[in-house]
Amino acid sequence: MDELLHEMIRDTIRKIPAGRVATYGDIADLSHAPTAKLVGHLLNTDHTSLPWHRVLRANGTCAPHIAEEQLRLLEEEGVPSTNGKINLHTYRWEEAVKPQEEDNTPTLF
DNA sequence: ATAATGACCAGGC
DNA sequence: AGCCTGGCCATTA
Repeated sequence: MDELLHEMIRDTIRKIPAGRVATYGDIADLSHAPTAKLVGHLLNTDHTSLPWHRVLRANGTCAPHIAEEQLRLLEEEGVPSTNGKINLHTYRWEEAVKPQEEDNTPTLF
């Protein structure tokens, strides 16, 4: 397996600041990973020394089996949740959203 | 090699 | 709002 890729993913997750969250897709994109699923798989196999609780699903919810623990840890960091959902619009890691969306097309009609 | 599963995502109904 | 389907990649049987 690609240990290098694993390291990049883990490094990206480590960069998530406290009080913020990121989605699996964001991590996949920032860490140059092919898909979000690989990120989840990595966390499933090896989540040691990682702020795994700052990684959420795209809709702002967390994985079912860890939800309780995750919500508790996030709340301790200052990230409240309503009905098991986090407000990504407010707490999403800024760096994860930054990617350059190509400017408005100059070839506009 | 195929099939199934998983801490996923987006679209359709 | 919920539920289903297909796509995605890696691992396992």
